[in-house]
Amino acid sequence: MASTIRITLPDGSIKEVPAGTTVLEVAASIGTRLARETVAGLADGRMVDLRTALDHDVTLRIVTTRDPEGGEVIRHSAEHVLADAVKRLWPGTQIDAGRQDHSVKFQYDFRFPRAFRPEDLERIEEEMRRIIAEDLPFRRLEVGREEARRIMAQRGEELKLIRIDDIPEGETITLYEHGPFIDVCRGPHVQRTSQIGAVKLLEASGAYFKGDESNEMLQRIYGTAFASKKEMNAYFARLEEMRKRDHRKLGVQLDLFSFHPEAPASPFFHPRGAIVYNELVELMRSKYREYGYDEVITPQIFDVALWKRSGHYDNYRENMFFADAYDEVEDRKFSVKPMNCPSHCVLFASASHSYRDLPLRIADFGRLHRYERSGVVTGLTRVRSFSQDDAHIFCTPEQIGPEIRSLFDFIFEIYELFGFSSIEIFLSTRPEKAMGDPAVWQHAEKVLARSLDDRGAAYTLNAGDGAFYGPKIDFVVHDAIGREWQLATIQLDFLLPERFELTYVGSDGTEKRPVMIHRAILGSIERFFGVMLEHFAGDLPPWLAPEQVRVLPIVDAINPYAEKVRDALLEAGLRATVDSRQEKLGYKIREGESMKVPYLLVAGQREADAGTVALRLRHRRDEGSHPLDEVVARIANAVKTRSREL
RNA sequence: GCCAACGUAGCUCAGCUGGUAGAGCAGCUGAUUCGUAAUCAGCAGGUCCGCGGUUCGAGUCCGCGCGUUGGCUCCA
Repeated sequence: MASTIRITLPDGSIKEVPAGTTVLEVAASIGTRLARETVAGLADGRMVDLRTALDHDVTLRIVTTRDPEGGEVIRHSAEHVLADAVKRLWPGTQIDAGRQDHSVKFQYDFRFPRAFRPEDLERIEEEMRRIIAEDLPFRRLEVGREEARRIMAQRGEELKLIRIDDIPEGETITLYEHGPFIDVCRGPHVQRTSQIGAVKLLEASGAYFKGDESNEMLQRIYGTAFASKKEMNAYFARLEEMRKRDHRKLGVQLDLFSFHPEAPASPFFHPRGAIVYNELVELMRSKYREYGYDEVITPQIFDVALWKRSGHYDNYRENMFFADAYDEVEDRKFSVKPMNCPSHCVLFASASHSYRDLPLRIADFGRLHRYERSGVVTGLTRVRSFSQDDAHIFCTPEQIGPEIRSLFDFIFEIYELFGFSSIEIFLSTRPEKAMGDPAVWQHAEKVLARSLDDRGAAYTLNAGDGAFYGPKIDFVVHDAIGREWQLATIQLDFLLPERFELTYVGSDGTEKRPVMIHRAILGSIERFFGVMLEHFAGDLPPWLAPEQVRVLPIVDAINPYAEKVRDALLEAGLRATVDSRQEKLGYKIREGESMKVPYLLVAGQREADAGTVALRLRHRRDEGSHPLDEVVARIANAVKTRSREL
């Protein structure tokens, strides 16, 4: 080993230090303040503990309490303090493990005889503050597997022993210790507990050991921590902002939809919501004409025999609703459709097809019902009754590539319209519970991967996450609270054509099996509605706004003119109303603004005399008076072009 | 489905350790005719989610059910 090594710092300067120098020592050699704030290092881009001895030339960035990565180290350390606090308060408690991702939260699972209550969390939080005030140093120990087992066994940590056994052979086991607490952990951790500037426990919940439903349930505590109180306040303020744009809140505020116990997890769209919903559907319909789709309307309830044939009965039954008629015969059972694909297969099979007919693109906005377990439903994003911009493409194997590429154009065109920018793409491959020939799977997976590569689209491989009938590509966007939602999906299916014995006549006159592509772009209209509402924080672009224009007469005497203005707007195909209530202008504006109407047209005597209206754009000030026909043309144009601008 | 928390007027919420329900906004009525984010006054509005139980007495305590929310698990 060389006696000196070269450390390249972010400013490009190079420091020569003896091999074995730690990250913290490098920091100290630069400045005492830096050393004081150091919580870790980024060595060649990898997070390392500040106690790590550097043994070769590296590019090093010192991570301090001010860096985002520093926050992660602080939360990770707070996690240990949490576990320490719980063990101090309830000495018999066994610890399991913390969280992988410390970008915003930390968590710890405990084997504890009951659920933690809110008052427990308060006590624990107090205890944590006490530990932080003790300013305990963190120590890092590298140990052998047996040593780690011995320490944990001695402390009665049964769960931890299982965890140690799960650590792959050959991996270095490190322990972190502060005060009386010690835990198996990769680190990194802060220097001393006092570097945790602010800590807050968020909630408690149950969580299965190792995330497996069949294992015992442990008690989990969530919390967050920051370098300073100020940073923590900023975090909570941001959370509050996000809550305000929660689609469930906006749905009530804007009178768009509601939920009722009479039909749990199934939205009722109010007149305003129905307008938005139908605009989304109409958007897809208009594009279908461009992209060569044929829309069909299919039944809601089917003989169970259909689902047995499609395979849904065996693989998806637990998510299906069954429908029994009053005097139904014993041997004929019915079920509400959870998907459209089988009925499209029935349609395809009902006529003969030539290769010249393909690809056949069948679209269906049919209402679907899926039984989702009670604990998983939420707002519009996970419901039991919904419809999709669903379509099935029947094509020849050679047509898969072109179809997929055309779908990418379609998908990106639609997402562009909404301004969705952070889209993640996932390619999911053969799961364990799969039907069909593995060779066929492999071929399908290759076609999808190649199509993605051809387009230069970055994607993540989700090995084993495909549907049971075929591989798929999912498109995921992020909502306002940072949750991920799958919207578009493209799924290849070699099995349904098999099961329904679908055929077409090829150019050589022989019967061939078509390939089926399931695809949705908005995904479920309901989910898209919710995600989009949060995305826009309720400020829907003009074409989607349920009420596009509201005319505000200043006094009663102007009402007739205001109605004329509204009629001109209606004539132009716009959704317009008049607020003719006997209220002051400020009041009407406030209401129009809170309902997020994109255009408010103020009309007083001056405007009535001149044939103008005073335009007020959503969230902006008075734009002054303009001739009525100009304003109508402007708004009509924004709607027609589906512009996001007013 | 599992672990919790919550459920009071259309909405947002108050109601301490059990003593018979309250505010603001919305609604209705009247007055006000008003120029860019809330005019004033009055009135009305509640099986306190449902069903049981404890108690002289339950919005409040306990049990069960339903629903919602946050996690877990699941998610074709």
